[in-house]
Parts: sequence; structure tokens; C-alpha cells
Amino acid sequence: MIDRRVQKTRKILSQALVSLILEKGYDAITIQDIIDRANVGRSTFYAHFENKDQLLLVGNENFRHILKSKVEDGELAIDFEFFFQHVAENYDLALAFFGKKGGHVLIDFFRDIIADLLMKHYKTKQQVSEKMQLKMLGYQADAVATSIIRLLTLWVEDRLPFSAKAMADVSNKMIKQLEEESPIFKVAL
Amino acid sequence: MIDRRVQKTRKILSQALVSLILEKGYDAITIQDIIDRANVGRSTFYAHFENKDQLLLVGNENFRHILKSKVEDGELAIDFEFFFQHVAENYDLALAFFGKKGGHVLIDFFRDIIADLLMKHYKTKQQVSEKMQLKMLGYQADAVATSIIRLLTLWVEDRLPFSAKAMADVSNKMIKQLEEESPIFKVAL
DNA sequence: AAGTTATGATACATTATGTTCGATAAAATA
DNA sequence: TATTTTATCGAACATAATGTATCATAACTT
Repeated sequence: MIDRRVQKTRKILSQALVSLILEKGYDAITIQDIIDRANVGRSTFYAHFENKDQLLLVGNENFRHILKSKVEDGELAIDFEFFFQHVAENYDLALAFFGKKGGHVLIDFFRDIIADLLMKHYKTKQQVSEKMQLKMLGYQADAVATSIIRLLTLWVEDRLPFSAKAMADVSNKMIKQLEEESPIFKVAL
Repeated sequence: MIDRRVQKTRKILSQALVSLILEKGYDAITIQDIIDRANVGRSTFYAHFENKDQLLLVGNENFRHILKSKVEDGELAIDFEFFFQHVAENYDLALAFFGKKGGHVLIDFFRDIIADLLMKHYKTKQQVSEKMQLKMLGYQADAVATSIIRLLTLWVEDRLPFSAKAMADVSNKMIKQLEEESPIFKVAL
């Protein structure tokens, strides 16, 4: 098991980072800010993390793995209502992760995961074999994933004016757009 | 008219920034890097710009205003083929603006412009009056604009494997998805 | 040709970076 | 409990970037 001192240090560093994000924005935060806020020695920080990004990623593995574990449990499609609900239930964290003041680390993380899942999903719905068509489908999966994450950030920044279900419905609508084979694939690429 | 020394200084600073983006990525660039590369005095930089972002914005007004002027010429919809074509014709710049190594300044700029235009466009197609429905439509316009910019960045980063027309077709497809009134608006928000 | 102004060079105080070291306190282990 | 292991702190360090200020000079405008 992990040394209790280590657990304590990592936790307080994570909390310091989150609180600082809400105050001054991720990009403006320095390592110095974090160790001042956490009351942790400079050398201690570097004994655990290489930089801010790593602290954010490692310090929030629980939150990050929600989507992943949920999907690896067997379902192919994504339960967006569950996802938006989970975000709503962790509003303070979500604001730090996805709000205006947040950084790009977790946004990119979730975008990539969703894009991968969408790509698998689309490939089951369509028979696309040609190389360039597959590439274009990849673009679209990525673009749709990006738009869903964008919806999420607008929603969070706006203090959740809609229900998680409404957000999931809009997300699913954006996904469905690409489910059927469409004339776009017959266009000269 | 503007002092020739000023024109020269601003131009060389802009060029220095663009070349540095391609080398080390926008976020990692310091003011020191820029003035070293441009061979310009530190005080001179600050006489013209407050920071990197401003240099990037002011130094590329021509590129930025392409979309805006094109639309203000009377058309309501956006000519995405023209837009993607313009990007392709300025590939080096586009790579610095929208590639992996680029910053978020111009991406955000274009996203906001496109989102505004889409919102106007949707409002002419649909009769949406209820406040929350209007807000949700705004989310969707923003999300679609975000996905189009994402398509652009993937395309540019990938060295333009598709024609500008193909990219415009995909973009327009994503836009059309929201043109008709859809069941989503009857969902409980 | 005279007056105006942008520039470069230099200097400055402040702040952050990433690393190293030894003393100390806190933990695991026997 | 006694002993060993190890995480932390505090301090120091060289390096680098920041934003501001001043002044002589060169380049520009009129």
C-alpha cells in the first residue's frame, strides 16, 4: 500500500490545483502557486509530478475513468445521460475541468475517448471499406466528439440550465446524423 | 500613413511568431524568443503589443477578415468552400494557426464568428421564440461551429488529403442537421 | 534642413524554474 | 517497542523570462 504521507501530499496538491483553476485559470497557474497553496515543499512536488498537466491527470483518475469503465463494461454505444449526470453531480470539479478557466488536458482526453468510441460505433453501422472514406469518417467522428465536449463546456459554464437528459438527447442527435450512409461518401474526395 | 519603421517592425515580429509556432508550438513561445528571432529590442515589442495573443491577432488581420468580409457582403449563409479554399491557398499560415502546434487565439476567433452566423441562419429557418429553446439552439450553433473548426484543424494537420469542396460538403452536412425543427425541441429541457 | 519619433542598448527588480543536499519527522517493518 | 526506511522540508543555486524605464542615435516625415 501507498505511504500515507504520499497519499496526503498528492491529494492536497490536486485540491490546490483545482481551487487555483477556479480562481485564476489553468494557464496562468505556476508550480509556485500550487506549492504555496498546498503548503508543500518545491522538491516534494517534483518528487511526484513533472508538471501541472500530469498533476491534473493523475490527480483525477477517478473522474477520468468513469467514461472508460462504463463503456468497457460491454456496451458499445455511450450512455451520454449517465455521463452528463455524472458531470452534474460533480459540478465544482466539472467547472474546473471544462469551464472557461479550465485547461485543455481533460477536454482533449475526453474528446479522444469519445471519438474512438464513435468511430467503432459508426463502423458497425456502415460498411465502409475504402481507405479515404474511412479517413473521412474518422474526421467526422472526431468532429462530432469535439462538438459534444463543446456542448458540455457551454452547459457547465452556464451553470447547467438544462437537464442531463436534454443534453444527452442533443448529443445523440448529433451522433445519429452520421449513422446512415450518406451522399457525402459519393462526393469526390 | 504609418511610419515605414513601424510597418517593418510589426511585419518582422509577425513572421517571427509564425515561424516559431511551427518550430516549438505556440504555448512554449516566449516574448524573448520572438524578439530574438526578429532581432528587435525588447522595449520595441512592448511599444507595439501587449503580448503574444495580440501580436497574432493584429498581425493577421487580413487572414482573419476573409470570413467576415465575405459574409458582410450580403450573403447570409457561409461559403465554406471559399473558406476551405482560402485556407488551402495559405497552407503554411493555416498550419501555424490551426495545426497541433498552433494556439487557441485564432481557433476561438473563427469559432465565434461561425457560431454567430449559424445562429442567424438557424433563426431564419425556424420559428423559435421560447427563451430556453433559443438558448439550446445557441448551444447547438456553437457546437456545430466548433466541429467545423475541428474538421479544419484535422484537415490541415493531415496535409489536406481531401479537396476543399469535400470538406465544405461535410461542413454543410453538419449544419443541415439543425435546419429543420426537430423532436429535440419538444423534449423537456 | 529641421523637427519628430521609433528603435536599440542597457539596466533593473521581480518572479518562476528545475535540481541538489542534509536534517528531520513520519511511516513501515521486524 | 525498537529499528530501519523513506517522504518531506527548507535552503541554496544557476538560469531564464518578465515588464518597465531611460537615453543616445538612427530613420522617418514634413
